Amino acid sequence: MIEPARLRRDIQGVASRLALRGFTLDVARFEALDTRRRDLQAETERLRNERRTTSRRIGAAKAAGEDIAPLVAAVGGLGDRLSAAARDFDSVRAELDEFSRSLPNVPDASVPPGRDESDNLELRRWREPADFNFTPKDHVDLAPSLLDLEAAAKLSGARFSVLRGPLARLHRALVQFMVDTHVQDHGYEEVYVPYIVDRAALLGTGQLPKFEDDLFAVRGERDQFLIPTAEVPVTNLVRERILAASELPLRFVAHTPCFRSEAGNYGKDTRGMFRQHQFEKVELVQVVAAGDSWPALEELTGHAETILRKLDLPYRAVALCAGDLGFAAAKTIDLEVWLPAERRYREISSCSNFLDFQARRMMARCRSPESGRPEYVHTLNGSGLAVGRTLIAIMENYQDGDGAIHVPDALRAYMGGVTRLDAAA
RNA sequence: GGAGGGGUGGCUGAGCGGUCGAAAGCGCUGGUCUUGAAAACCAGAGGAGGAUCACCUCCCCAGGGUUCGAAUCCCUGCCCCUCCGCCA
Repeated sequence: MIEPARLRRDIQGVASRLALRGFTLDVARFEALDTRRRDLQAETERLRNERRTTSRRIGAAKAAGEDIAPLVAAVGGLGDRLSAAARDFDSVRAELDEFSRSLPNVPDASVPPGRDESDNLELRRWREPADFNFTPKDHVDLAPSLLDLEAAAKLSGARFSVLRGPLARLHRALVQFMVDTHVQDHGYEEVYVPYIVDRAALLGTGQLPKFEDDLFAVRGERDQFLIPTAEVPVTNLVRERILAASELPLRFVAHTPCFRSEAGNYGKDTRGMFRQHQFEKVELVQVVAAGDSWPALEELTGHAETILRKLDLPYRAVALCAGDLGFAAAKTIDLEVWLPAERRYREISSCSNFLDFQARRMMARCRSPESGRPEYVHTLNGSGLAVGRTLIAIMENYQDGDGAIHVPDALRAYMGGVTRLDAAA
């Protein structure tokens, strides 16, 4: 959420910053709502004050044995006027709240301008893509016996996978390797969290109220959803908390499945397991003091990059342009892995600094050691990494042209001695 | 699923429908004392929103209701605990 005082102070400035990301802020609507809000709030509070003062006087008069009838008569229509004003105030406030919660975060000044993916700014590359002396296959053609998309389609429809034998194991090995690296080398605390969350959690991280169509709702009497990312349950661990400064930074790593309806992506990445309704991800989440989030973004991105480097996968880092930025992010650095069959880099991790945007929505604060007052924390997260996509990258980059896929050295310990997968049918 | 008991400030825990944002204890912060610490003593301190920055309003799980007035009474929901049943 954008700071309400900032909206009131500089709505035009915010509007022009949001325009960079292609968002049109309805300035007139905000100003009209806020004017109404101010008037109704003043009126409501004035009436409440009057009621309180009079009621206390009645109490005092009664205790003194005086006649309270005239006083009671004096507050006559007050109740009705108050409830009318309060009702209007509540509805305007709800409208304003919905409006504010629908505004995306303001892009940081360092975010490159641009409309879409093609305007993203490449920051660095690591390892040039290898030259194959044969035509590399994509992951679908590589492992027909181990990646069974038809079986998955029979069970659940499009955009699901069934992995078999050593490929399923490689998938699991990746999870263990990633989590272990982040815990042992990078100092994260591993957490296990629910995969079903309520509306409040999704409001906190920004998936709601705007993106309900992207989620799978759970049927039943409860209003719950499958998590689209571990970001939701993990970041919400600090919701409505006032942390001690000494507790920060918090660094969590969680492995969870993620569920996305992919509504609006019907024609996109339909082949293979690149874009799925269900996939595994190892997620890094940091909660830091307000001044520390920019270095933390660099650090967290580096932690995700470490996984790619240990797996010896060619990748590049790009800064998302304003138009490509996610709803809650002030800045995002994507890591894109090289896929030889596609001959291009594809997203495998997205590392974002949300500044206090999520913290405001969640009321996640920390007590300032200087002032002793609560102030909003900053939150960050990034994939470390998307497991299914990493599996694709290994399959495609580690193929040998004879129908085999070699196991990266870093994963050997997790593969029980298996060093190559015979993936052909 | 059935039966019962609870949800009050960082924690424990009081609170006749009427200055109750709320006693007390612990913990916390500052001070006195001390070489330093502890102890003792003194003092201080909740959160949110608004504002004409003097103040005002809201918050005792949440949402309704009764009342001139609700932490306190009534209803609903949520959560926690105990027992029984079932169960990965």
